[in-house]
Amino acid sequence: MKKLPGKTVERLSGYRRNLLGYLAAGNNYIYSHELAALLHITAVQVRRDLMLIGYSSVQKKGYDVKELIDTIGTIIDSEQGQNIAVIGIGNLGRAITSYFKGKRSKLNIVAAFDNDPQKVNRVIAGVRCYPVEKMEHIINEQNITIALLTIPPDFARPVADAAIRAGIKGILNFTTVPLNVPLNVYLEEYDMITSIEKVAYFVKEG
Amino acid sequence: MKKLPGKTVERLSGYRRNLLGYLAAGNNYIYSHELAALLHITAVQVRRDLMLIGYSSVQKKGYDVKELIDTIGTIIDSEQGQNIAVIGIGNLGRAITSYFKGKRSKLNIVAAFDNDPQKVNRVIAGVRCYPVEKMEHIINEQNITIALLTIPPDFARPVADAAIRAGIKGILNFTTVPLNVPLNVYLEEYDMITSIEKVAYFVKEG
DNA sequence: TTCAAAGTGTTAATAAAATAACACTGTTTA
DNA sequence: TAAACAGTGTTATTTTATTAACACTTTGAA
Ligand SMILES: NC(=O)c1ccc[n+]([C@@H]2O[C@H](COP(=O)([O-])OP(=O)(O)OC[C@H]3O[C@@H](n4cnc5c(N)ncnc54)[C@H](O)[C@@H]3O)[C@@H](O)[C@H]2O)c1
Ligand SMILES: NC(=O)c1ccc[n+]([C@@H]2O[C@H](COP(=O)([O-])OP(=O)(O)OC[C@H]3O[C@@H](n4cnc5c(N)ncnc54)[C@H](O)[C@@H]3O)[C@@H](O)[C@H]2O)c1
Repeated sequence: MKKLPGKTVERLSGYRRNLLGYLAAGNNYIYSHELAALLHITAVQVRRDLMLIGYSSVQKKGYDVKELIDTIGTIIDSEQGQNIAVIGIGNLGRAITSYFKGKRSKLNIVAAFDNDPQKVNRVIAGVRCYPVEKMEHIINEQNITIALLTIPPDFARPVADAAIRAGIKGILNFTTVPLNVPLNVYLEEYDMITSIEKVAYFVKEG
Repeated sequence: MKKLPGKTVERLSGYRRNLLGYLAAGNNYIYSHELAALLHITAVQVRRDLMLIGYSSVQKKGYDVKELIDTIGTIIDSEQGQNIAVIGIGNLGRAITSYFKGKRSKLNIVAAFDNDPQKVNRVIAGVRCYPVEKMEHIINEQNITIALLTIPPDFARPVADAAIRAGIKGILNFTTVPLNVPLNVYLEEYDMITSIEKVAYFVKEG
């Protein structure tokens, strides 16, 4: 299958999450406009996204919720699952880890890295924390492909580079420092301060 | 001034942050391509964004860093500043609060709201935590315009509605539940799980 | 059984964002 | 002083994302 637009992937993730709740509430079928309403988007967008992943409904009853959840899974999950490491298990790293742990069967946070002697070699928020020096070893051993970067900005670049050298293939960067990665590594950046400033701007402008 | 595109506002926030570092490193002038390099975008994009805010350089030395920082401030900050409340001061709320506190002179987190008796009426991560029942009162009294929503998903909607009734004009929603807000309220949503799943998808697809 | 209603998949049109192109202005240097 | 250069501001083009339009299918009521 051709690579999907990033925006579509984001929405698919949202569809699945909302569908799980919808299914749990005892509903087995859903119309495009209903799914759209759950996410506050338009029905056309839903249908277009589903078209892109080649999913078709049994007509007139809407989409089979369970089937659709599974289909989205085959598109966005990898069959064997992927392992994740949190680099920098401070306030934010800990919050994310304890929140995410167990939420997705195909995505597991299996290790944390830190350089604080107080944290190293202990289990924090349910995952073992290793010293950064062992990063290469552990990333290989545990087959970790994704890194969540939550260390102080000053160390973001060198540590990210080290993670990439160790074999990381995707980074979600929460630091305020823009990273530069080779083409074979996928980078997603989220800057919370920017989000807050953006809200402030649009509140001001009305 | 005409309202700027959201994407431009996001970049302006990024420009300013990087310029502050650049200035601190002792540089007083910067070319568009240098600023672009800091953020890993193109020089055209920088120039286009600056065009939109009507900023012009004294030619040939590049942009005056200090002046540009100030100009961006006049665009994205409100003169009198804005007050922020964190709703739900759990793991994530605490991480954000302690991180953000004092970072922006025009944006202050001045209150937290929670319903946990253990937290209420105490100072957490540097801000006073009030019971949710007092939300309307405090939001008015402290002139709070922005809410960071970090409560469990089940309560996201009713509590957001209450905040809006109390006078909140902008929400940054970190819960996994899509919100619906009136037109005069600005809503920004960030879904961390979606971000992680997106990284996983693009790692899988290469 | 036929006709209206509701919902889907897809193609076409529109809008938004990023990129390219380029004329213009100072700056350097020959 | 003139010619080459570097960098800017702006308009034009391309690309991407969203929205609209519509023909088709199923359903159910008349
Ligand atoms: N806390 C937030 O809500 C928030 C919001 C936006 C951005 N951020 C960014 O996330 C990052 C972390 O924020 P935080 O609040 O969790 O900070 P924190 O200080 O609580 O955590 C940082 C962690 O990184 C570890 N660390 C420091 N240097 C390291 C190194 N060289 N190698 C490995 N580990 C190292 C520290 O021991 C600590 O555990 C920062 O870059 C910050 O800009 C945080
Ligand atoms: N922790 C993360 O990194 C993370 C990541 C993505 C999304 N989220 C979302 O952020 C939210 C909070 O996550 P968390 O990990 O901080 O959870 P948490 O349980 O640590 O914190 C939730 C806080 O909200 C308070 N609360 C509960 N009900 C309330 C109510 N009705 N009114 C006011 N306060 C109430 C609780 O007392 C607690 O302090 C969740 O919706 C979660 O989906 C968290």
